[in-house]
Amino acid sequence: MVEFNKLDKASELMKAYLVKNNLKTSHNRNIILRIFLNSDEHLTSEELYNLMKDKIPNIGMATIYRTLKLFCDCGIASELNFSNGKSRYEPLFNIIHHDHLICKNCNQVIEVRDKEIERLQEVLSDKHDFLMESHKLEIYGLCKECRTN
Amino acid sequence: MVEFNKLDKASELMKAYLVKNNLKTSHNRNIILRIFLNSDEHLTSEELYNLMKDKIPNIGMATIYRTLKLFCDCGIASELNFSNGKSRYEPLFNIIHHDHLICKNCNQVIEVRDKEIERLQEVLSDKHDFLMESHKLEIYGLCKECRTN
DNA sequence: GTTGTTGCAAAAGGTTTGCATGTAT
DNA sequence: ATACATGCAAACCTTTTGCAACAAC
Repeated sequence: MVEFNKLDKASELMKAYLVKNNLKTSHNRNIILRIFLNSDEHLTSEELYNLMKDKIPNIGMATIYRTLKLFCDCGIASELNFSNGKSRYEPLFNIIHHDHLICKNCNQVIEVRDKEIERLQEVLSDKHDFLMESHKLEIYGLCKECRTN
Repeated sequence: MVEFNKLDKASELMKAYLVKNNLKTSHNRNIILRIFLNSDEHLTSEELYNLMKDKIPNIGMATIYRTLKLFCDCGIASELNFSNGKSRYEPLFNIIHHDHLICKNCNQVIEVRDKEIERLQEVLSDKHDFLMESHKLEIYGLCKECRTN
C-alpha cells in the first residue's frame, strides 16, 4: 500500500512542477503515479504498462513513457540503466538514497546503503573539483541463495 | 600508441578464448583489437565503426557488434551503460579498475580510483552474503570547467 | 475557446539476425 | 572440404514523435 504522506508529497511535487510549467493535471497521470509508487520496485516501462492496463485498458505505451519522463523531471522518479538494454524506473521521492546489489544469476536486486561510501564519494569528487549531483553504485555478483547452489 | 605488452596480452587472451571455443582467427578482429586498445577511451560501437572505416573501408556494423561482444566474452572489454541509450565499451584488459565522474553539462568522463571505496564495497557485499564479481560507480555532476561557467 | 493530453500508428535509433559469400584451418 | 567470419539487408526492440480526437482550464 502507498503510505499516505508518500503519495501526497509526490502529488504535491508533481503539482508544483505542472503549475510552474503551465501544464495541466490529468486523470491518467494521477493513477499512474499511484500505481508507480505502490510498486516500490524497479519497473521497466513495459512492466508499468502491464500494471496499468488493468486500470485503464486502452492506455498507450507512449503515455507511460511520457509520464515516466515527467516523473523524472519532477524529481519523483529516477531512470536506471542496468546492463540489459531496458531502462528501469525507481521511485525517488521520499526514499533514502541507496545502491544496488544485482545478482547475475537470478537478477534479484538488493537495495543497500552505506553512509561511509557516500561520504567518500563526496571526498573523491571534491578531489577532482567535481560538483557531485547524484551517483549510482551497482555491485554485480551472486546473491546469498545463488552462491550456495 | 598501443603498448606492446598490452596488445600482446590481449591477443593472447583472445587466442585462448578462440581455441577453447573452436573459433577461427581473423584479420578483421586483429585490426579491430589494435584500434580498440589504441583508443583507450569509452567508445560507442558507432565511434569504433568510424575509426575502422579508415582501415577496412567496407566493414559492417554487424562485425563491430559481433567483435565487441567477443571482446567482452574474452575479458578484453567491458560494456558500460551510461544514461543515454547507447552502450559504450571500455578496454578492460591490463587496466586498473576505476570509476567514472560524468559531467552532465559537457559529457566529459573522468576516470577516478579510490581504494577505500572499493574496500568498503567488499565489506558491504559481505554484510549481505553477496559474492561481488564486479561493480560500477558513476558519479554525475559538473566538472571543474563547467561549474565555473 | 485555447492549449495541453492521449491513443494510435509510424518513425527513429541502436542492436541483432539470416543468408549467401568469403576465408581460415 | 568443413565450418566459422563477414557484409549486406532485413528484422527486432525499445523509445520517440506526429497527428487527430479528447479533456482540462
